[in-house]
Amino acid sequence: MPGRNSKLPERSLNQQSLADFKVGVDNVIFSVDTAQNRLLVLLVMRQQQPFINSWSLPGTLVRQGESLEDAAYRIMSEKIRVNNLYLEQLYTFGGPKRDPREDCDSYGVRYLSVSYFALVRFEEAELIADGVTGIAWYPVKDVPLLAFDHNEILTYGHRRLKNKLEYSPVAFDVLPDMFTLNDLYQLYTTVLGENFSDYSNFRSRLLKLGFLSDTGVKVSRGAGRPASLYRFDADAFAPFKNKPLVFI
Amino acid sequence: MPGRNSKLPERSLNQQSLADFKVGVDNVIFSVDTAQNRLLVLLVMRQQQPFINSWSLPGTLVRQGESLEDAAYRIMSEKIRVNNLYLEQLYTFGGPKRDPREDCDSYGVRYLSVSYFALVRFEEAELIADGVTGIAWYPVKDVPLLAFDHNEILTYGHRRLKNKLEYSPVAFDVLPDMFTLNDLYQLYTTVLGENFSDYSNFRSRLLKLGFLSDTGVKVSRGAGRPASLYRFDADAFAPFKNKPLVFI
DNA sequence: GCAAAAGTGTTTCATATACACCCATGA
DNA sequence: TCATGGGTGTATATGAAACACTTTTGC
Repeated sequence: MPGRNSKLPERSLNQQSLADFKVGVDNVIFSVDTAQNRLLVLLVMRQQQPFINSWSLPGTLVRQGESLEDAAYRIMSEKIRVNNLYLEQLYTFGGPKRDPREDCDSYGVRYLSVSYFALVRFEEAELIADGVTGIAWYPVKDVPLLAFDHNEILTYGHRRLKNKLEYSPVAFDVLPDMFTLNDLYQLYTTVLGENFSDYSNFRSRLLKLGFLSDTGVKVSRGAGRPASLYRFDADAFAPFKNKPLVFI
Repeated sequence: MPGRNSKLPERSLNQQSLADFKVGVDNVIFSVDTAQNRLLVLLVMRQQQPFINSWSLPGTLVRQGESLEDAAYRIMSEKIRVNNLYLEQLYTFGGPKRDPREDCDSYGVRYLSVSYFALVRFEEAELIADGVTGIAWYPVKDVPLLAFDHNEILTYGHRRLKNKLEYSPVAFDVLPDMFTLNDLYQLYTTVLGENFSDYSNFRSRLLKLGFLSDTGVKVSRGAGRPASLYRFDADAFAPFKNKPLVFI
């Protein structure tokens, strides 16, 4: 992780032997349960050593001919069925001794983890329970102790999620095609915390930007005035691409 | 690199064989030549196949027992002597076929590159010319075609540099202990482009933040009124840590 | 005195923040 | 008709952008 220390290790062993690696991909998969206002992360129960019977991030080892991104998508498709998702690379963790398999298992093979970060829509995500593996959404607030350095990876992913939400339109990858401004607001509040902005200001700021189009369709959810359904207009958003847009 | 496509490749070969990796670290090392207002990147001439006699980012393969960060620091210390630097992980490039060695050289060994991004002070950086290897600072504006996918890595690093400068105090890792506000301004201008801000506004914004302390010492550089030397006060900066600070 | 570089101040305009208030619906 | 959630508007403060102006030096 980023650091500002400036140790420059002195080492002049001439031609030391190279490490052999297996490369794993681990996904931090988030979703937002807007009904209960909870941010969730997907965990699986490990079925083998090491860390058998510990919760962990869903992961896999990279196969021959498979790119890192392919492996990340493969994890997704093995664990959940979704139509829309956002996925991007997070960070690569690769210190020696991060995986206990390095000690015994093999002839000095190192395990390196490239982590990816994903956001999916909770309501449409269907978990694939294969009967053997435990798999579950956990509120980020109270995840247990995880296998390997997965708690660290999760923390890092959570930070990234918050930034992404503030600076880019990921939310719309994960909302249904049509949504109310309150849906959007709920999503932001559960991820960023209660006091990130007043609803009415959030509202006017977003509408002024001009890439949310009112469909005219109204929905009524219980009591109260019916809300308009809006749609994200990708074309109208185009000029904002790569600009330091702030939704806060 | 981050993407928003949602292809979920279908693949259900049961237990395909895993890829074996060698892991390389490549550094995008920037410095700013404030005298000539140029942003520079450090390149080395490759001495072996593949891409012999092509310029490339300085890199190395990770050794046994060595962490990724260690390897990144080792590259630094092998190429330049500096007292201060900023270093952080950039991105991991790992598609198959990105390294031509994968084709012939070996039994299906893949090469993966974890890139790091560094910023050093140009004036104090002393390049280590070992007589054999070509090594040089290149203006980012006109780097040639590089080996592997290094142009892509460089582009990515450049983007990260600009963000870092806007949102965090990296500049002070790379400026001398005492500096004039103009030194700081020059640094920002060469990296972010001429029209990122008016000098006087830049000035008042930064001073108001309160983590630059005037040492009272004056320096005269040619004609004109002598400038005050300022110092970065890390303690006074502490409250801003992790806040979305903007220097723009 | 004049040019050059450093540093200060002012005016204008846009936006964030904190509200108060009106509107449409179900019970 | 009242509670509930949706939606609009306004007053104030804060900050960005542009630019005019003063100060201190070398020549």
